[in-house]
Amino acid sequence: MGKALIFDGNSILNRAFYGVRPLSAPDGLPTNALFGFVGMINKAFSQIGGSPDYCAIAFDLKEKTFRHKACESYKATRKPMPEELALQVPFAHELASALGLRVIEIAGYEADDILGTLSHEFTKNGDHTFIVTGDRDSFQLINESVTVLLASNDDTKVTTPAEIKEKYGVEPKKLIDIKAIMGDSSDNISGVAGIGEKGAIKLISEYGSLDNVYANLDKITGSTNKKLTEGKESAYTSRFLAEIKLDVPLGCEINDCAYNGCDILKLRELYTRLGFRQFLEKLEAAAPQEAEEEEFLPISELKAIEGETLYLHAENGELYICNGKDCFKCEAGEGVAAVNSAKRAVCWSAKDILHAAKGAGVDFMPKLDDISLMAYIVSPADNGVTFGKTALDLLGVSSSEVKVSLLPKLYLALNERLTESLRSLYERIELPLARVLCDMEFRGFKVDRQALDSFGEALTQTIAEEEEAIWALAGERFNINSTKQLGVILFEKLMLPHYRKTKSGYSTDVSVLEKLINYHPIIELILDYRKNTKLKNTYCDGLGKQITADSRIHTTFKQAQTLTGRLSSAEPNLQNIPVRSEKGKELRKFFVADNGNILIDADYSQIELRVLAHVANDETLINAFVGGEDIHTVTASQVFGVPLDSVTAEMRKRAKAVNFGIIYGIGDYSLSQDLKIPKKTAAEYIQSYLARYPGVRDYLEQTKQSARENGYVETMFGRIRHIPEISSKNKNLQAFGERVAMNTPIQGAAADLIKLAMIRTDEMLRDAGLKARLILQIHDELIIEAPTDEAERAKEILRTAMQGAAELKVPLQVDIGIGKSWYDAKD
DNA sequence: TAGGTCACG
DNA sequence: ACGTACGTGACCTAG
Repeated sequence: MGKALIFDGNSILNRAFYGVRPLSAPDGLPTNALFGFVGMINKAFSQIGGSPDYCAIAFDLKEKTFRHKACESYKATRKPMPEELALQVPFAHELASALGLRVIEIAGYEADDILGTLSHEFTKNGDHTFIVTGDRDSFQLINESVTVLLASNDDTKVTTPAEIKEKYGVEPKKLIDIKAIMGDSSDNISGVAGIGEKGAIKLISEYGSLDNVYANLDKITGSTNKKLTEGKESAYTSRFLAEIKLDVPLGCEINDCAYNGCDILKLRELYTRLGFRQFLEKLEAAAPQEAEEEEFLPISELKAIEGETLYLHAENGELYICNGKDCFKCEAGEGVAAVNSAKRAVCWSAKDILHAAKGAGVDFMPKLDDISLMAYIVSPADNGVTFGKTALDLLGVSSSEVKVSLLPKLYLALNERLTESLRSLYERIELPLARVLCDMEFRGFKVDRQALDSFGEALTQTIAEEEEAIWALAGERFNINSTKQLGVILFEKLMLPHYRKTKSGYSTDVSVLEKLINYHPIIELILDYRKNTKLKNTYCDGLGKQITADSRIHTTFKQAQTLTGRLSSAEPNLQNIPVRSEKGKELRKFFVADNGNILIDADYSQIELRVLAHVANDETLINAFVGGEDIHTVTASQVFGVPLDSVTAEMRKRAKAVNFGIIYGIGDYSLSQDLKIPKKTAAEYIQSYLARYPGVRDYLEQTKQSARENGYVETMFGRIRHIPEISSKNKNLQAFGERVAMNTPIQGAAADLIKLAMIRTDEMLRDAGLKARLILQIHDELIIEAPTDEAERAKEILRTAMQGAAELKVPLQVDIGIGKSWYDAKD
């Protein structure tokens, strides 16, 4: 036995309108009826105990009904709907639909008749019906399997057959006959003149029905007899008007009213539009519904339909297919025929599907759409876009794993959210990039395992010696890797000054240890020990574990991970291979080209400052780049007010730090720490910079302002990042939001540029018929592995693609090197 | 699992 | 008064 929950839309809307104090949306639209309306619906959902199986809401149409046609005076005295209420009606339809209710309106019938018919159908189907309404007219529908919830603003009263019997002394059905006699002034149903509710109840409880009252008229004496005799025609007309229909042509099956949960996306939009903050909060806090278990049919039952949209997911060598209705499961190679007859294949991750196809040695022909990338473009998430977060966010469904059955709804929701500009970003950058990344991951980067291992053995030796030396100086053996134990040794046993504390104790990071270097010889050893253990653990051992049978490392590029639009690399991370220290840089000698091949390494020079020059349209900065000047020297000359040829090495170094600071959203404290200069001096540098680069100054101000107004920032390519922090009451968070607002359009545009370059490079290499391919991206750097005889052509393609990624107001400079190893290829 | 640390752009 | 630059991922310890 299922549960059906059905509403009289006009009735509860009306009840809400007169019961809820005036409210309005941000744009002034009155919303009090809608507020009460949603409240009543929510209340009813919680009141029936558990989710309903069916849900519907009936509305009256303006047109006249069969009752008006039968009786001219019916509802003739009713006043027209107030303007403020009429304005809210369209939203009530939208809200109801977003809440998961089937909206039903039928010309010529009233909502009550629809509810009557529905409840009749549900009863026949063996379900229990709950009718939610604001008036008592539908009490006549009550029986063992139909309950009326009388909605008011503070309560919803459940009415059962027993209660009707107690109150009126008759079965609910007999209320029709009672109303026939007593009439209903609000609907202008006349009844029998002179007999009111009490008299009518008495007559019907005594004689059982209107027919029986008139059959036994001779037993009724006095004035009542006279009134009944005179009012007979009116009584029967009233009975006709009062009786709710149970056989309205609904135009839909009860299965069309199956409840499938609410549309979180639409609800959020509507609540925001209407200013329903309470409901919004509830919506976000609502316990998510658990995703249903999927049932899979064998692939043989999938009927291929030419040109349809299919939904795919590949995991652990299996392919899951959904045609919008049913789900199918097969080996990755099997479903290809069905998929290839489709016009479009929608998946969570196109890169995963392409990998699965490569693994099975097949090609998927249809256009692939990638929901994770659509979600990423719509709103990059902290710690990456995941299926779980997206399903929860858009559908209110909790599911930790990818479910192919949910893809159709997600696809629909995201298509609605992709504006023209976001769609262009998706189609021109992210989607084509997925194929390029798949190929890069598949190809991998060759690593000389033997050389890596022997480097590691040397480190092990050094580490062991340093460990002994540190313990000797400390006077005891302890775990040097434990910041807690190290803190005790340094700051309690050796009594060295502690500069900073962390949440859990003393800070022992490199900036603190460097300050202590002259206090005790143990410090230098610890610093070196840390460097060496880092190299050994993370790189020698960590990378070693990731070398596959082909002697290569296949990283995974995460394309929907960062908040700025950058890629990230994981398992292993090949975007943080050491380069800054000579010893660490040695590791790059083990990243090599395959036999007969060579590596081509190209990196953008000052890509972020060039982007800044472009978007800020700063004359001085643009001229510096156009003139091919050394940008840090120019900045030094500007900030310190000296001619270019008088800039010292120290001045250039400081100017470089200022340039970085500008990109990151500068603060005087951090700059002072970085340069080890007084905070006041750092502040002067910043002041001086902003005065010399007014374009940059204005751009940074405008960007912050726009972020405050819109709640997000965007790159020159239309990529957006939401920044809720900027309107926080917490000053620190707000300041963080401002820095993010300044940095993201720059870092993000640089990310967009190199993505464009990657797509173009891949395309040009293929068009040229070369075997050379991209194998790695490190934010502003691209690496190609090419057969030696293709090196020169591949190099020119790479340069052309990178420099031509976009037309900016400044040239894009690219530095390129070639070599047998990564170490050699990077000049 | 969180925090600290450190490798990269 | 208080924390302190943007974006990542991996490894270690400690609870």
